[in-house]
Amino acid sequence: MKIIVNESLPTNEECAGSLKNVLDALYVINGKWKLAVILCLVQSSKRFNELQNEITGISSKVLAKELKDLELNDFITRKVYPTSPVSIIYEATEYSKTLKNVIGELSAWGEQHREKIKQSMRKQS
Amino acid sequence: MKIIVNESLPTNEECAGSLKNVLDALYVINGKWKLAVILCLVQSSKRFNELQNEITGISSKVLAKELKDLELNDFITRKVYPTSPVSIIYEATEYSKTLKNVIGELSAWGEQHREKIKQSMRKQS
DNA sequence: GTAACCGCTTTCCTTTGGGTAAGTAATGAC
DNA sequence: GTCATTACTTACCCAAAGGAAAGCGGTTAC
Repeated sequence: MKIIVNESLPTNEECAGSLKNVLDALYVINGKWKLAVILCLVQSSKRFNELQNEITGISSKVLAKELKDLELNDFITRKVYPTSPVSIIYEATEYSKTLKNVIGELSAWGEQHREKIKQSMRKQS
Repeated sequence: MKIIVNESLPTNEECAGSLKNVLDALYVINGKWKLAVILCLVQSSKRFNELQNEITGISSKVLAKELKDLELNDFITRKVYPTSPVSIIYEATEYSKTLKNVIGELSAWGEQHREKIKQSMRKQS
């Protein structure tokens, strides 16, 4: 049994803990639409139909489900204004902004990964 | 139409681009097992059965699929050593280390999110 | 009254991810 | 020859995610 020691190499326990954290995080922001809804609402608060128009391809069923989910997890709030008829406005919470770094890193990595894939596809052709 | 300007608020186009990047990134690292395999191999290179023993719960079918996937995306390499019988060793690539920041952010966020959920559950009870 | 809009819900269907269990080709141990 | 091991593959099944389309209760416009 050879043990490789390296300052940048995480230990077994660190890895297991980290993995659990990462999977928890992924569980929350996972799915085709959650981040789209969050990003859309971080830009500005919106009504149901506005969201459905901006997020092309989402069905009302799925949007309703995602909104409920996101509200439960405290990423957005659903505000009912007593106009007539009532207007229902969805807003991003302060908590949703804690995702900023995560989104930043995912975006940066995703971008360079796509570049990489493109280049490797050119090599093949 | 009111336009809200704020240095920390991303524009529409930035968001759309960012969203695409983020979804690309999530697509690659998504699923129950991919990150577990990567983390396991970053610690040390391993054979198929070693991986299956270390990653409790994964079936051989799923492990084989994940390994193929990860190899295609250049996160791991499959090396065949001409011993007799041949030994097949999976190794993490340098490229898999580019995920370091992403994993770091996800882990940090996931940890504080779990803390938050715990506290909000205490409040309820 | 009728039509349209808003904010959903319901139903039905397909796709995808993943689990279980069995099988298999190649090799080596006895 | 028989058995075990390695690295998988194959076949079948199930549950969850998501899409399409229709419906629905309330409100306002005409």
